[in-house]
Amino acid sequence: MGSLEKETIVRVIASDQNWIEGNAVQQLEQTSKLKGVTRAVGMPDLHAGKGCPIGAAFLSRGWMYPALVGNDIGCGMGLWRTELKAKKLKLEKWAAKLQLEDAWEGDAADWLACYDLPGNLCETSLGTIGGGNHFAELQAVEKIHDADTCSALGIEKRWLYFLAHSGSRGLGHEILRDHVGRFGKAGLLDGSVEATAYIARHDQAMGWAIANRDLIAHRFLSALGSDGHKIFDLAHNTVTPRTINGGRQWLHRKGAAPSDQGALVIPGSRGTYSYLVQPKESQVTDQLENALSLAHGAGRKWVRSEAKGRLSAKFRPDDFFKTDLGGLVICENKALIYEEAPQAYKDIDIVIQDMVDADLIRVLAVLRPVLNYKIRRR
DNA sequence: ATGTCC
Repeated sequence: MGSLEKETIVRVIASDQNWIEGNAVQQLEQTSKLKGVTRAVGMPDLHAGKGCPIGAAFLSRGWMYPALVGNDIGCGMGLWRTELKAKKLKLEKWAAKLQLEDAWEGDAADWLACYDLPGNLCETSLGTIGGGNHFAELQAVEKIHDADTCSALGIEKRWLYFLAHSGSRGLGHEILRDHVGRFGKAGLLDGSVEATAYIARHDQAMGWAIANRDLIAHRFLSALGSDGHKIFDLAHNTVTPRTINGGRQWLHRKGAAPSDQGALVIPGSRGTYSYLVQPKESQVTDQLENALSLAHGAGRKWVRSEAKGRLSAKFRPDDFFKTDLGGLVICENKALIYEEAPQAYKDIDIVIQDMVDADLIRVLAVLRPVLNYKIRRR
């Protein structure tokens, strides 16, 4: 007693239905012990990362931790309404027109200038999706639960929607590498020159990631002779300042979507439904129980290195090019096709239900992936 | 996650 430090609050938002590996919870607890951390919250998609778990949010006072954000600073999801009609699916024809690995033919410097970013900032990667769990996807509206809110957002059954999941590519990677090279996993003292310098680069990577998702949408949709209207763009790998009980804290999100920035899509795997959800207003002011954050997806069930071994005896790569929901998958990479198989992910329905039960969200609409683009071999 | 690591 007599200490100003209060006990760190560690919480995992998950029901008994939701399997969460012990290692991920251990990582959450370990991370919560970092100096200054006041709250560590595991989302229902919590899974193990390297040191820091993915699907988690951390609040800290006095110290800020770039390593908790990871290398893909600004990674997030954007949703666009397209001009493609849901009843006129031309999946094979569209698929043949898509190639997003090559550098964009347009003027990247001009594009970056629109976001007040230097023209030579990682410009050759601008407009490319990247690897891992990143994707570009066309989605149909399967079911609308809240017609008024959906209507206000521009969500209608007649249109297809475009979902981009990508980040800051080599830029964020370089920023983390520079930080780790100088400070390792150590935090930076709030207000220090080093912290301020990191945040400046972090914010630039955030802007770059938004510019990147915008360009991905532009490239993808213009290849299909369409255009898009952006509905939202939200990052799930970030560190941002918050005023909490009159004091400043740093909110680190590592694979955690914001619950304080309006409606968002929480996607399942390429073979399952995605959910358009509205964060409940109450939880924004309600004692930060969820660290102002939500699950950013279904969460991995198997680590990448396990996926092929578990699936290759039963499935050929070709078996994955059409999903159980009738969606077309473009993934011309043998490792990735297994790593991103729906079987490698947890049940998105349980992840969503856990957040509904925790009174964090309500479901506005259910979306169905019809065309999932990962990588096209050149 | 990464114009990937030698």
